Amino acid sequence: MKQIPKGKVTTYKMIAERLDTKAYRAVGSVCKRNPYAPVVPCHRVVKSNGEVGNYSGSGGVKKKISLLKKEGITVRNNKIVDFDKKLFEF
DNA sequence: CTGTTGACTCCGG
DNA sequence: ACCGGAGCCAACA
Repeated sequence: MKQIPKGKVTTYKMIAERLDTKAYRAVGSVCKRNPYAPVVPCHRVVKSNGEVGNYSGSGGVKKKISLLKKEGITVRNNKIVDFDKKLFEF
């Protein structure tokens, strides 16, 4: 996740595949309770269908969206605009 | 050690 | 578009 550049996002699916596993859930699960909270941009990780997904920070999903927007990503209805273009490929 | 639970995804109805 | 079930793995009680 640390390689995700500002203004881009990735999906739980990709991360799982990159890890050579199908534990998509575990990825999000670990992210949620990740001890690297400040050093890892978990808010740049979204669902594979382009939805923002969830967030456990203060403000919840709303906060996540504002963070993404602040980094140049447009979100509408919990969906990433131009998802395919903002998507970061490993 | 044995359940649950959950920032997920895929497939069928 | 919406719902249910299966698959997978880590954290937690």
